[in-house]
Amino acid sequence: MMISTKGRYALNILLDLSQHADEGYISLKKISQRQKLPIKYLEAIVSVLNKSGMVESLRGKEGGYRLTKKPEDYTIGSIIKLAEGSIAPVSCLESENCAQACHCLTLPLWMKLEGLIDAYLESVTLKDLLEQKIS
Amino acid sequence: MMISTKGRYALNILLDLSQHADEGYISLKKISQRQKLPIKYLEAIVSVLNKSGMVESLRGKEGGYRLTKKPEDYTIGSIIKLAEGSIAPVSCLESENCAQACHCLTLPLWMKLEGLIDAYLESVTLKDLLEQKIS
DNA sequence: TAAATTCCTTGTGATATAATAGGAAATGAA
DNA sequence: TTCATTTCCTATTATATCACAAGGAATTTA
Ligand code: FES
Ligand code: FES
Repeated sequence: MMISTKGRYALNILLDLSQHADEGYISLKKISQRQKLPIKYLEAIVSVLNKSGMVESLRGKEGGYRLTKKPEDYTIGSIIKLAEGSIAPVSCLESENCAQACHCLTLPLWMKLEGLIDAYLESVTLKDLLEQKIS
Repeated sequence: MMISTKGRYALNILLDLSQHADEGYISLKKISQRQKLPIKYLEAIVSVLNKSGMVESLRGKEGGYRLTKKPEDYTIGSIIKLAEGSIAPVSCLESENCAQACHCLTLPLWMKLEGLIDAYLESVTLKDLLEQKIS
């Protein structure tokens, strides 16, 4: 599995924030209820989104999160890469731990595969998902 | 990570068998030494390849494994799917455990992504890797 | 008969996933 | 000012998967 719940829930959070962008700050409690996802887990995930500047937060009563950009300015690729850490389909492509990388018959395959995945996920935005414009 | 060592080692085994196809049955010991991979782990992986008919085996002295088809008749997709169980980039696409699948904004995205990955991996064969014909 | 090999079941440590627990700090509303 | 709400932060836990290793039975050729 390349994309775990971290990436999927991150997308769910940002989609929910997009759909309620006119309501000011949205609390995780509401997102948790609407998306039926565990709030404590969402906390950890939204923390990464917040630190990277994808969302901004307000503490306290009536607090919550909101988008910092327009939905069309978030690529799915940037979201998944942030939440998951990487979209590499094999470990050879991330932590440079594969010793025989210099003379490996399969490395070009993995590189092209990752390029393919990256190009597609970078070509789709939150807005596309909201408008269901997938093929 | 979509493709673990299971899939990568399965590829390594079949590539090694391809490169030594003229030497009759090849033992895991030799493959293990050449590819520098743990033999006991290879045993488990080759067992799946054997049961599916991708390779055939001979027990006893001078025994080992050999390909049942020509390298150009093995797609990378078929190998990875067999060794890994699936190439689905998200769990929603395999065990039908995602309750909100019927009204999910992201499901079409995952389906198209899997289609993309599958199409590419099915378009490449062992022969292509041996001849380094990747882009 | 002996050495080599596949084949089969079982176990195991490490790591990643998917959370949960508990509370400190901040904020707006009453 | 007080209080309910919410983010924020640091653990802890439970489960599953990964990546093997162990031991031995069955098979085959030299
Ligand atoms: S570089 Fe990792 S298997 Fe080739
Ligand atoms: S179907 Fe699984 S997240 Fe949408």
